[in-house]
Amino acid sequence: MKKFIKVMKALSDPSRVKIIKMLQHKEMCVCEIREALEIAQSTASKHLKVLEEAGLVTYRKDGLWVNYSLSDGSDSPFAATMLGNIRHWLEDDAAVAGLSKRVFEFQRDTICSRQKSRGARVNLQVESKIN
Amino acid sequence: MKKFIKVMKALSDPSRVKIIKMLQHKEMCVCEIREALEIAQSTASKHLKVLEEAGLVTYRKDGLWVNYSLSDGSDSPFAATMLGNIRHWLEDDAAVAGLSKRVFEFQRDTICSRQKSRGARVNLQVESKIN
DNA sequence: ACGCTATATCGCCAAACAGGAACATATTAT
DNA sequence: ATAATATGTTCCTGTTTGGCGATATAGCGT
Repeated sequence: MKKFIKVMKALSDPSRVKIIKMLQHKEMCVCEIREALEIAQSTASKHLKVLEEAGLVTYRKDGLWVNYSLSDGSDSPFAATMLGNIRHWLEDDAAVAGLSKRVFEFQRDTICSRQKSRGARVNLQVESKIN
Repeated sequence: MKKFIKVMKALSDPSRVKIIKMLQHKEMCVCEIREALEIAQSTASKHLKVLEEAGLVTYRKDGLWVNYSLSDGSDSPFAATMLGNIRHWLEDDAAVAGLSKRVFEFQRDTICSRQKSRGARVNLQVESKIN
C-alpha cells in the first residue's frame, strides 16, 4: 500500500506531471526542467526526488549534470502502469502541449552558465534572477 | 489536468483506497464504512465526497441511508482507468485483504441504531463510543 | 589547489489536508 | 408534531506539502 500511495502522491502535483510528460520526449537535466517550469532550482530538485522515490524516474550522472529520464518501471509495477497510462493522457492539455512543443528549446548549453560549446550567452533569465 | 490531479489526489490516501477496495465487493453506506475503517463519521463522509468529486464513486439515496458504490467511470476516463487498475492491485495488501474478508460483516442493521428488521441490538461499538 | 557551477539539502513560510467534535439537515417512526 | 437517527457541514488542530532562499556538496577547468 505504501508504495502505491507514494506513486499516487507523486502524481498529485501538476509540476511533477509536467515533468513526466516532458521526459517522454527527452532526457533532461535539472536546470532544463527548472527553466521549462519556471520554478526555483531547489523546487525542481525536490520534485525530481519525489518522482524518483516513487519509481517513476531515474537519473544518470554525467559530470556536473544529472540527467533524468523515465523509469523502465522495474522498481514498481504501479509506476510502470501509470507511466504507460500517462503516456497517452493529457496530450490535449494546454500546458502540457505547450511544453511538449518547446521541450527541445530547453537546452543546458543555453540555459546554464557553463557551456559545453562556447556559444553566445543567452541565459537572460538566470541573470535577471540574480539582480 | 485539473481532473487528472483530482483523481490522483483522491487516490493518495490509504483510507480512500481502502474504501474503493471495499466497494468492489458491495455497495456500502457511510456508517458501514465508518465502522470498517474505524474512523469518525465526519471523516468517512468527507472521504466519500472527495472520491465522488473525482468521479470514482457514486451514491444512491435510500431513505435515511446513502449507499455508495463504484462509479461506472463515465464521468472521467482517468477515474475509469484507475478503477480498472485498482481492481487487481493491492489484493495482497494485508489491510485490504483483511477488509475484503470481513466486508460482509459490516451491516447497517447491526452497526446503526435504527434497524430495518427488529433483531437484537448488537451495536456495542456505537454504545461504547457514546460513553 | 582554487574557483566555478550544477545539483542536493536545509530552514522557513503559507496553503492544503486528514482527523475529530459539534452542529445542521433530512428522513423515518411514533 | 415530535423524537430519533444517518449523513452532511462547519469549525478546530496537528501534519504534510509546495514554494523559495541560503547553504552544502560534488565535479569540472585553470
